[in-house]
Amino acid sequence: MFKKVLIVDDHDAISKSVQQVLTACKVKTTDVVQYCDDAFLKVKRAALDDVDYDLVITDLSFKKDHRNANFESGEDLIAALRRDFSQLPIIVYSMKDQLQKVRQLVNQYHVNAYVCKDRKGSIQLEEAIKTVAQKQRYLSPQVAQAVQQKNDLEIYDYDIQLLKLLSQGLSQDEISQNFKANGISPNSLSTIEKKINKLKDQFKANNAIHLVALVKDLGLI
Amino acid sequence: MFKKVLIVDDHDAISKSVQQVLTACKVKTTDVVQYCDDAFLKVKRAALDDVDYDLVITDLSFKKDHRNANFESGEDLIAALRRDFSQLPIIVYSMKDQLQKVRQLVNQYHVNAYVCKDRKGSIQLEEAIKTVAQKQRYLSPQVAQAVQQKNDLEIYDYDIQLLKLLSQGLSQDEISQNFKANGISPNSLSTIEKKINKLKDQFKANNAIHLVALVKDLGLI
DNA sequence: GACTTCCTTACGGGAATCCGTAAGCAAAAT
DNA sequence: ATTTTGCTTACGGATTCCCGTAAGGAAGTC
Repeated sequence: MFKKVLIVDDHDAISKSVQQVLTACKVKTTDVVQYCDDAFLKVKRAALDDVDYDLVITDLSFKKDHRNANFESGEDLIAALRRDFSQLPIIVYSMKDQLQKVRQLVNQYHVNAYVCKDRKGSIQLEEAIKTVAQKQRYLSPQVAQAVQQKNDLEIYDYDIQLLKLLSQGLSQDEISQNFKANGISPNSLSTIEKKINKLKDQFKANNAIHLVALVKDLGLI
Repeated sequence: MFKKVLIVDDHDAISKSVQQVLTACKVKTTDVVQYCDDAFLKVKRAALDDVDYDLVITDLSFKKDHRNANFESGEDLIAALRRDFSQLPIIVYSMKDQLQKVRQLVNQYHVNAYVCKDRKGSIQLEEAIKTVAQKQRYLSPQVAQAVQQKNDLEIYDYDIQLLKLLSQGLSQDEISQNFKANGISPNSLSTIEKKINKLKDQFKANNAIHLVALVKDLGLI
């Protein structure tokens, strides 16, 4: 079992409950931080002092406040941790249940578990901790399908970028210009049209407005 | 101070922390439910048995699960409570911090307090409970401006409905048809155009896609 | 080399939108 | 009664979007 765990969550009710779960799992040391920036510094400090954490449990969304944050979200923190501490196990504990989000975190950042904060959250978190302790991956049942099913709904950076610009009010022509200016290819107006069309098919959207509304609901952008 | 309080929240970590706050406030009886439907039934039952609750503290968003819910959100629950128990004090305790949401809850449903779940959540909740106990309204500082500032960004049901249909992929013509079918007026294609245009101005949106993206971010739809 | 396949790009016609102008109409103001 | 004001509605032209067709080019296959 883990010996030294860092909990990253802005709400103390949550971090307390996580601490209880960890205590039940016989974890000796649990530290809590409320900001992603603090989390990264603490992990770094611990590594320098040769008292490394052997698990990080983190939320994804953090409220902004007076402090200006370097890492604004759990995703940012995870990206930084994976860059500098690639072997450090990470458990995500979040309200979000969009499959695309889970898929990204598992495939791109190789998080070791994804637990949905809901009615069964604490129980699933305990399972996750035990599973990850045995070097295995854990996903909450409601998001498990995110990775098993080979789905054609796979979305790529290009499409995400396209959808973002679309949602920011750029016309198809402007998106084409933008892509050309930023060296993103393909970038002809015709192809932009085609891509948007394909996405509309994929998401069964009636028009571009509908498409953007749908992908926003899915949390893709 | 209150004597009998009902806590409505999906996540037990939150409800436990709320219970602790209530205990610190010398509240004797605190009941907890995880579903909006249960909350409504419990309030109703208590009223029939002449042991009414004198405060409800509720979240806004609830995860769906196997149970098919009558009330899907805290808003639904609040609407029902306000219809049948108009004098019952209600405190909203939610992650959401969109001003429009707060405004709606305060102006339309007359909730007695709105507390944002964030780093200072528990402290603010305690203040809210004490303030509401003295028959006053409490709003978290970060959303207090929601009601004080007379803002021209006021949005009406008609516009919300319009934006919703737009985001669901209906064309302007279809929206016109829809309004005619549902007896909503004005409903000519020309007016629909004008209204959308006005909204685009109001929100400084470049086009309809941008508009829908913006109002979705604001939590208006 | 000839061929298929997949992707990008160009183009054109029809549909939907954007945007300004103007007519119609009702309530309020003078 | 007339005017003003505000809103709804109709219409027309410019632009953008939508959607199909086809040409061009870079792979890989035979």
